[in-house]
Amino acid sequence: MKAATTLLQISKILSLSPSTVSRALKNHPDISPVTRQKVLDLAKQLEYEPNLNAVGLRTSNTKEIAVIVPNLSGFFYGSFISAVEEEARRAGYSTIILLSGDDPLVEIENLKICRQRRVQGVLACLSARTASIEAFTRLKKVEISVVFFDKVPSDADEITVRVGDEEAAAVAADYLISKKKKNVLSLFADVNMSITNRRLTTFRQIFSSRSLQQNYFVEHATSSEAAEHALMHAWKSSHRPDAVFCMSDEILIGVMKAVHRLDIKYPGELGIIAISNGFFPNLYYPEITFVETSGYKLGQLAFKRMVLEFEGKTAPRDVALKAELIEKGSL
Amino acid sequence: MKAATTLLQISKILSLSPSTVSRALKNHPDISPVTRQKVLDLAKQLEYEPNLNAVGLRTSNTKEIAVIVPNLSGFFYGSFISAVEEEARRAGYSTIILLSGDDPLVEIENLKICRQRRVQGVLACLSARTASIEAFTRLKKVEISVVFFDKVPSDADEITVRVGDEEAAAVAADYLISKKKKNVLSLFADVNMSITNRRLTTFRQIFSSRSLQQNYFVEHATSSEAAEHALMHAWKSSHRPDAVFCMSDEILIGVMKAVHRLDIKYPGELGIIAISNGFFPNLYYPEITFVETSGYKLGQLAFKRMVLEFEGKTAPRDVALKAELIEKGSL
DNA sequence: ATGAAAGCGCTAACAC
DNA sequence: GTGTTAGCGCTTTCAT
Repeated sequence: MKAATTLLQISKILSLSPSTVSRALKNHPDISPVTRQKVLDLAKQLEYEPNLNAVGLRTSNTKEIAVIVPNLSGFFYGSFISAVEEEARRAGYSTIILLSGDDPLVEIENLKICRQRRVQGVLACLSARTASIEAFTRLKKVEISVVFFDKVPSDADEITVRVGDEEAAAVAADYLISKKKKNVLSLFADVNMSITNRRLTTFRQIFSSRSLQQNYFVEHATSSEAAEHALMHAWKSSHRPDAVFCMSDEILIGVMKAVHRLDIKYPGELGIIAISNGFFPNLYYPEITFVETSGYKLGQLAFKRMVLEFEGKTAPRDVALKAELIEKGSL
Repeated sequence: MKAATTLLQISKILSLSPSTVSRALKNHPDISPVTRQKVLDLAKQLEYEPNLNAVGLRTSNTKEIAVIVPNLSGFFYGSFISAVEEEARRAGYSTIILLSGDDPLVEIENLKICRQRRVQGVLACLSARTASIEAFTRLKKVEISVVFFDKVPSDADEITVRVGDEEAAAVAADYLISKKKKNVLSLFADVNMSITNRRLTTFRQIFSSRSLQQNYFVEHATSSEAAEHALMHAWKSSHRPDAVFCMSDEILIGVMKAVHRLDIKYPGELGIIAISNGFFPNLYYPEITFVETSGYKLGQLAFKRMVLEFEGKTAPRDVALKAELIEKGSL
């Protein structure tokens, strides 16, 4: 139970100065091969690992980034984080993960932690109930870069990386039209979220511009249960839909429960399409046709965008991941 | 774009010494209320946040822990991490997350990062291909506590926290027997995993000790697809099962696909029970009866166990989470 | 009740 | 090619 080896210890054993050891360890060209080797050997033998707290303090280069997500109870954020962690590790960064629980107060607390740790960047997905992003923007004052992802603020000044909401909604709407659906139950999430609005707006545009006789009716479901009931209600109404569009996995899950509950046959009686990360559509039989919005790809994109910011390079402030239709036969 | 406020800056502005400011900030009793208030006010105004790199360096108390998991592509680890992060934050710790991708080499690299960050503890789930835990045990030499969870080493000396596999299997078997099932298709994962063996052994014991006339037949499915086909095959055979037991979520998912594919009515034609984290059983209608092995609860347990270790308190080296039957009506 | 001083482990001018 | 030195921001004796 002793503390870890330090640079000073190595330097003393070898009768060298700390600076020489430091340089040897990072292959500085000034150091003679023979000295370098001696240092490297001893370092390995003593299991020397640099104290990143000291390095971070000295260089203000902590090589740490933080990811703030609302939760981990879906596949989207998990795959996002996987991608970030992978890319980050490759680039020598550690990833600290912070959950907001969709609580703006916890979000603020998380940002405090980011300051305290002197992380170099924050990848943030806004909580559903965040009213102001002021606490985020203030981070820039202390040289912490902020890249928003997925649930991004509408503020055009911010760096954002998100799935191509407009495109995804357009692809789905196009497909519904091409399949000649006449009466599409269109389930969207909370109307106050910008992601909902972007998807909804485009969805409406496509329908009104491309189709004259095809109908859709929009409902907002803020939970799986709400989506489940929305479909059950519509199914029993006089205006039974011939297709359902699900804006998210959460909504798809509710819809599928209703489908099984009412024993609805799809695609026969009802066509189903969703915007999804791709995991849940694969859970059902038949599998569900969906427009893919990959959390993994988004994570890669987000980290790379953040690094560009670190390097001070100019890059687009708003990046959207392109959407892809995956046909599975449910519509 | 200036650096963050430091303690020294505050001390200069108020013409106080750094030590006084430091004490005021942490409510040291020696400090006069008047001074304390002045410091607190200015700190708030300047958005002062202590530099945890400096604190960690000074006190060797980094208040950081690491969690190593194979992946985030299921709900189990996600909920485990959620619990850990919550508990950790409450206790003033940050959680850095490290993915091994089931690769022992990456695992080693992750442990190096733990050393470099001088984390105080590591919560580790072994990768499926880890042959030796030596690199883990060596961490203790530098005062880093290690608590294994879920996939734990068989070494009895290690601190482990896991779900009660034996109990979970027993509860499921008991329930199947009490429901008078005569022909139970029992689906287990890879026979080489210790988790599979613990569950299978107990399952067999319960059936042979408690029931004389009730039958079960075991099959091993190493993927969702394999489970799907196992049920389809059994269903069409001359020995059609009247119940199916799923050892894991992965297997349950495959089973449910087969159920929908063959349009099997449950619980009428087939009873279904699973050992699960609790998310997937809730996805279907009717919902699936399961024996709960909560990743969330396990996370809470693991963190608390680690804190006990930090405090040098004695506690059991091997903790198993108790299993609970959640009846949903699918059997 | 407050201050002075040392030092945690490392890096980076600047010397030689 | 190697050493000296100062200092990153903080805590913590030990004085006063």
